[in-house]
Amino acid sequence: MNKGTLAKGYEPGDVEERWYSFWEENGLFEPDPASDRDPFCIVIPPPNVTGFLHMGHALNNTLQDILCRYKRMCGYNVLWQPGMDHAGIATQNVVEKDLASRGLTRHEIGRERFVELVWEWREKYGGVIMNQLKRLGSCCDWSRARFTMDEGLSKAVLEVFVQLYEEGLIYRGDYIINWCPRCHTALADLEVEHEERDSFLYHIRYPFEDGRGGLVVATTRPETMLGDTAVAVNPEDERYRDVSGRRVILPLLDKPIPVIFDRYVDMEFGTGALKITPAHDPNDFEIGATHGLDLVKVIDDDGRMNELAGSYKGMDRFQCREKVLADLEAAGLLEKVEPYRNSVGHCYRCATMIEPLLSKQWFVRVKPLAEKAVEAVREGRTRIVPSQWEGVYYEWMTNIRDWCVSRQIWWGHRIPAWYCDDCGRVMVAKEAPLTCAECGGSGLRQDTDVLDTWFSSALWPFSTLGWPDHTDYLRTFYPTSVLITGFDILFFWVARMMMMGIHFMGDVPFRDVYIHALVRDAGGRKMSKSKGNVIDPLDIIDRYGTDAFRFTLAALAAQGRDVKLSEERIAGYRNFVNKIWNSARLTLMNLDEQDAGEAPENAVFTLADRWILTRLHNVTREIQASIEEYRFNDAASLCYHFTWHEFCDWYLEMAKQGLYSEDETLKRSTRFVLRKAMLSVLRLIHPFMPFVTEELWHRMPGTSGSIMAAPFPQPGDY
RNA sequence: AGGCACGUAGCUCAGGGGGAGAGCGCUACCCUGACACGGUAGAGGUCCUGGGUUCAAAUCCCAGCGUGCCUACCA
Repeated sequence: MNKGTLAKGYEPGDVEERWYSFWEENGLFEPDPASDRDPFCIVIPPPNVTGFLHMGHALNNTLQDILCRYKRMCGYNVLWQPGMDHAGIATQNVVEKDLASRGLTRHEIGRERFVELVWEWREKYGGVIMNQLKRLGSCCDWSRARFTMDEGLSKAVLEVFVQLYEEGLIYRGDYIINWCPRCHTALADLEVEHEERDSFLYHIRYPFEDGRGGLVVATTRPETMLGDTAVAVNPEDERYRDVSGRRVILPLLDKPIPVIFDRYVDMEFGTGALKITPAHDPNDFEIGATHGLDLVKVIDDDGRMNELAGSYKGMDRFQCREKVLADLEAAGLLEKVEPYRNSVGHCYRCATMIEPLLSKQWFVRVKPLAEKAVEAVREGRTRIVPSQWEGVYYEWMTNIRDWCVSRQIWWGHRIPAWYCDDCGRVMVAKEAPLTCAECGGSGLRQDTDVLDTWFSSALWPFSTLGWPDHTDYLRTFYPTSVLITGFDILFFWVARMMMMGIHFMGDVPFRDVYIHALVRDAGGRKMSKSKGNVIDPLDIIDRYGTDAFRFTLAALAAQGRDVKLSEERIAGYRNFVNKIWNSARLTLMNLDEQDAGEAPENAVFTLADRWILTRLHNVTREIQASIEEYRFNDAASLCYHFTWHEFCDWYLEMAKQGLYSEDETLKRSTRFVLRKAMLSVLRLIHPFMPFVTEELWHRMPGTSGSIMAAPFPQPGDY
């Protein structure tokens, strides 16, 4: 490497590419599993295979990279475990869209061919985001990259599913679930996004069977009345004293249904009479269950009315609503229509309105798992930073409901359950049984559903390290040191990793969880692919360089605050990168190879020399403390202020006296301190700006090897 | 319906019981042998409103107003 004068300004382009290859080729990202140094491990939040690097990834991975580089320089045996998520529904949707552009549907080509196509898609585009992470400078051990659909990780999924089933923590049953008529699958409660909308509350009269008056119910979804099997009132309600044992006629279908009493009914709301649709509403389902009501499912999987809906059969649910209202109006049974605001659930993948409906699904009984996960945080075995998120975590975990894990899609881990054609017996096993365990029949069919994509993600901290095998990596790096993630997946992912990690490994998956804010768009909305409001980080990197971009993210990453990125800010830190470059330029113009050794004999240190070393001592301590406490913005601003306004503005200016002096001893002494300080600055800043510091490190006299392998400065160095 | 944040310079945002800050923008002067992606010197804020605690509050507490987000089975 040339040690010599530098160009006048820093040009990131080729420098970044050159050093990234250098690091990778020299295995600098790989830990030594046999090392006796303290381990430090982070598992990456696996990006979706279909993903492209967005600001959220950029922030998340920059923070992880800062920690990994810092810890490695501090002497830890560092593993940053990378990989990708198969992202069930999201990926299936992408590939389906691609098919649609060729005029095909997945049903036309069949399950087997479709899954093949998804794998082909993965081969073609799956590497994209990994290469984008490399441009960010991420020091992941790419030789260990994992994918949730890998053989090993799939084995872990089977192991977990079967064990949970055997422990009675997984069961199958008929419940009201959230159904997306477009994705054609069940969704977990978490996968439903609620949005407040202007709507209407319709008051509908249900006449008594005996012809004496009627009850008026209020509903926002009149089409579901076709599935009503009762009307409920509160037993305390004075107005409905005399309804006991009577029946009302369900309008439009002319079907008598009972009036029942249930304390669930709120007397204050509407008329105090509630229509009960057990097959299409979760509350009604429970009321129906306690009263032994019939379940009448009138909406099918496509969101259309079925044969039980009488003359409405074949209409889609929205059409049906209009028709039902018109018919009620005509019959004089629509008493009142009032404007009403309520929140309506939508699919988190395609924004289609969710239809709650009765369906047979697989569930994880999470209560017992959640209790231990709560305990772990309460006891401090896992620390959540910033601590404000602890409350949110407890709240969610203590009110948690069973997790619906089956999805009616094709891309994912197939549920390891088989059904006997002859006797109907269900068998759950790691391998396909040949014959029925009950009747010996050989007509066995595997469940056609796959698992929720978050099921495999929940195992990520140990499945990527080799579990269920007892590997060296698992022994060395579990529990991992820290998980860095956005709060948007606190429940989806973090909570579930806690539950699974504790249950299957007997210990928490990570010591610390650092929750960072989200990078939002101008309107404060989440940036997401589906909303199309994403600003491309790669474009920023092309124009300003990775170091400036990373430094900006770190500087803005105040705990618990959203990051609103402005381009002016990035330009400002680009200037800072250039400032560092030029401070090194000045340094190099005044040093030669002779300055690489020990302090000169009879060295004279000026006040400026002693001052800058004292300042370095303090700043080093403060930067270390900031990084250790995940105060990335503080660390970044310490680097910025110290380097620019103390090292450059004052020290370099004052050092010029010594550098240009006729006094050889003074000159050599100054050069010695200047070099020492410069090398410290580079190492302090390296975790934030890996590329420019690596380039400059190699240019300085007396350095060898990568700055990544150089020790991080310690307060005692000065 | 609950919960959590936030309201600081023209803009975007840090900070946080006693000195009001950064980036960009703005004014004036400097291409001084590292850097004009620079230097020096400046202008600019009742730190949302009203109470309270304190020797002292922008900073802590309460209320209000405004904004954003998260969770939620009231039709």
